[in-house]
Amino acid sequence: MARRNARSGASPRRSIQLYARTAYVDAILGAAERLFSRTGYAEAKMADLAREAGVAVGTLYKHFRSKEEVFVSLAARGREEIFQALAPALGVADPVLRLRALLVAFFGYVEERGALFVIYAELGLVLESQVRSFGGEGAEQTYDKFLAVLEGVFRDAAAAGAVRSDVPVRLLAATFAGAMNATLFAWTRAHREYCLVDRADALVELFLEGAAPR
Amino acid sequence: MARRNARSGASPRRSIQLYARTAYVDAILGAAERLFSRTGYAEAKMADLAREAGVAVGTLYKHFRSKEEVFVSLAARGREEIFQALAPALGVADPVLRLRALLVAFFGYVEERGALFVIYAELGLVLESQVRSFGGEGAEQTYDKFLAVLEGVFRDAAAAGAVRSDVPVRLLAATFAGAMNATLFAWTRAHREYCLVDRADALVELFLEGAAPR
Amino acid sequence: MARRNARSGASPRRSIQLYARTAYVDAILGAAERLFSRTGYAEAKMADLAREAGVAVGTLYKHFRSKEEVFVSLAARGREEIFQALAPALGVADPVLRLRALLVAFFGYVEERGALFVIYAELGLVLESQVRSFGGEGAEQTYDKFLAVLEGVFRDAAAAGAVRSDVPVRLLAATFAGAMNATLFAWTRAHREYCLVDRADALVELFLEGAAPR
Amino acid sequence: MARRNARSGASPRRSIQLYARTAYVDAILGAAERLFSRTGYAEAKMADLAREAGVAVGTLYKHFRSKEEVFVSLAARGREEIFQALAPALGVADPVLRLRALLVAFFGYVEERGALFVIYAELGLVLESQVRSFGGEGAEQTYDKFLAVLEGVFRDAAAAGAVRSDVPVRLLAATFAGAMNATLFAWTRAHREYCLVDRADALVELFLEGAAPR
DNA sequence: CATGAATGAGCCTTCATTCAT
DNA sequence: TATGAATGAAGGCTCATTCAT
Repeated sequence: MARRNARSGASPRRSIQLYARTAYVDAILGAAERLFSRTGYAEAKMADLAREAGVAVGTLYKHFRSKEEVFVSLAARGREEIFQALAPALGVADPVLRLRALLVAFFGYVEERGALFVIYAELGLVLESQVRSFGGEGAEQTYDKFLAVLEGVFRDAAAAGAVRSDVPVRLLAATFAGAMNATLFAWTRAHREYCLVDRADALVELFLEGAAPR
Repeated sequence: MARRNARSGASPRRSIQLYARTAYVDAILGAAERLFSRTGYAEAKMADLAREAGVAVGTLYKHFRSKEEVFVSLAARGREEIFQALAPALGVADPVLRLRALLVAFFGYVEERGALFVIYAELGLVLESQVRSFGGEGAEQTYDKFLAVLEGVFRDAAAAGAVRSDVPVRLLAATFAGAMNATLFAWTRAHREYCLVDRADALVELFLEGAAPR
Repeated sequence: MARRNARSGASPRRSIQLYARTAYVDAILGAAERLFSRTGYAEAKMADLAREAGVAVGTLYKHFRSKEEVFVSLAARGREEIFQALAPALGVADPVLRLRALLVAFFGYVEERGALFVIYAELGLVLESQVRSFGGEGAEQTYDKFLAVLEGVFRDAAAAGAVRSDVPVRLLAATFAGAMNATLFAWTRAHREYCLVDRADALVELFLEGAAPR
Repeated sequence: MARRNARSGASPRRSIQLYARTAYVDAILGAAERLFSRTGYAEAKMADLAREAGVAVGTLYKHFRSKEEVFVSLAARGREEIFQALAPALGVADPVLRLRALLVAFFGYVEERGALFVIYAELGLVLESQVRSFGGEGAEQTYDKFLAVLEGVFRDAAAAGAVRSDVPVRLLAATFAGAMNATLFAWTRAHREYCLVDRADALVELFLEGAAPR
């Protein structure tokens, strides 16, 4: 495309060339995200991906070795973005507020970018069997990493006397993560009709205070 | 068929014919469960399924119209079995004990039959886009149905003063389900090395008492 | 079918047994004729044939070695029947009347039994490539044999001065056969709505007198 | 594509690209014509067709949606070619000479291109049941169209007093077509050993003058 | 370097045939 | 002997990947 007109400074081709690799990779991953969330991995064809990305099939293979690598990269990008979104919340001093901030940041990210990667990330398990082999760092790492973050928060909270110390932080973290995920899942099930971030406080409160009356 | 004929030994063919349809369907679904949990839907080939089930490819198509129908049936069977496994627990009078019984029954089922269907059931969402159309009752119905069961328990518990009534039962149910699932997930991640049922009490306790110190 | 009731003298099973082979063969060939004329050779499945014939698939193979043999036998039967139907006409003394009688007999047979075999017989050519190998006597033999009959008639007619002798009898026969077939074809095309036999006289007249005005 | 680039030799790939789509379509239809006339529709495998055409199986599907479409297109091409071959003859003023010219053109085409399409065209009937559904214009249309052409000739001839007017032109046309076809069939049966065009005059003469001595 | 037509291995599915009952 | 469930070879078609331009 844009064959004739080599000197034009603002042709789409040119701007793409300026960013080199990255622009193509981003366009392809963006297309992959849309396509995959629409049709799933197996149903997504490389030809469709090329069309969605506005490039030729060959170009896909210039930047990714295979279909699988596209989706593995997509997952990796999702992971990166999530932890980037979470970073500011990690700076909050008070552990309980930090927990809340983390939750808000997470829910906010999901609301903004689609639930795809959460499910995605958590479901390394399911995806693993479909996207054959993940290189060093698999999708499941996301969940573990996230759990580690939560464990850190709970460790601080326990030290500060904000949460019980008779329960292993691992259990606290896993349970909290599960509750988070259930909230997310319910929201997806309800077709994302309400504001997810608004649910954060109730969740934290229930988790801390328990279901039993005090 | 099934002529009474006492001298015949126990040839596989014979025993199969005795149970007729059902035996084949069971053999195939059993094989599908193993195969699918090993390789996933897309990766599972009909030829592999036939080999795993110990039948010919053609026989697969005698009992199921297509590859998709095999896995839809598999999901349906999983759903049925889960609720059958849960049924006895539902008879427990005390709501809190019932909750615990439910959890134990569920974890017990999962430990015995593999984590496949839990993930499976909860993830109707993901699978749906791969196994195109589920008949009337989709896989996601399982989760909703399970949630409804939990809601019933919490409604009774609230009436009995065993859980807070200032929190919607729906939230209680969803949160508890999420915590359950996280426990399950962690267990799967740990390669099923410990006893899942043993974790039931701690989970119920944490859920009821909350993470905050009392 | 008709399992219990071994003594009954008039059960369908019994009557079939009385005629032994022949009854089955006839039932199968009759079913094959109906099925083939409905769906064509390739589309006709052995299972369908069994159902149409009211027998089990295995029974088909008791009487015919293969699907191909069924249809080869069907063609053979058609050929036999046609020449049987033609036999009386061959007894007519006057060559021109004999020609007419032949035509009437042929058209009568076709009207009664369906156009299938005519097309069938004449089209050994096309069918040959589909029904791989005909035994000694192929379907195309029918046409040749029919042509030979016609040649005999024209030879007699030429001797009697009823047809020109400056034209080879072979040409006369082939041309007449072609004209016959065209009439047949037009009738099939018109969905067999009119009486075919009624066309016989006009055909003979046109053939003898020619298209040019006298 | 098709960059003007003088040094490149005559690689098959190159020459193909020059004619683009058409070259492939032609190569495939040509291969299909050979293959089909050798083995028939059912027996012809897509893999064989690909080999015969010198392309990959996938390429077949780039140009034709299915096996059926290949053969439907083949028939359509045959039809077009036949009427193109006939066109010049239609310009002859004298009806009888036009009839003869038509016959010569037709026989000439058949001799040159193989008998395939004649049989093909006339036998829409038989083929129809095998190649399920022809688009708007089916194979049988060819015969009807050809008949209509003949009818036109005979109408003119009747008006000019060259043929009898006491016989419907439709009968004249159908009978003549039948005679033509019989000649063709005999030629095919004789393995195309003699010159078909040479038979045209005798056929016209017999048709016009009749079989009876004058 | 981008392009996209060509490639062909591989899969789901069908159906003629067999054989234990 | 008739049965019909089981068999498995084979075919139509797809689609990830390559490579000449």
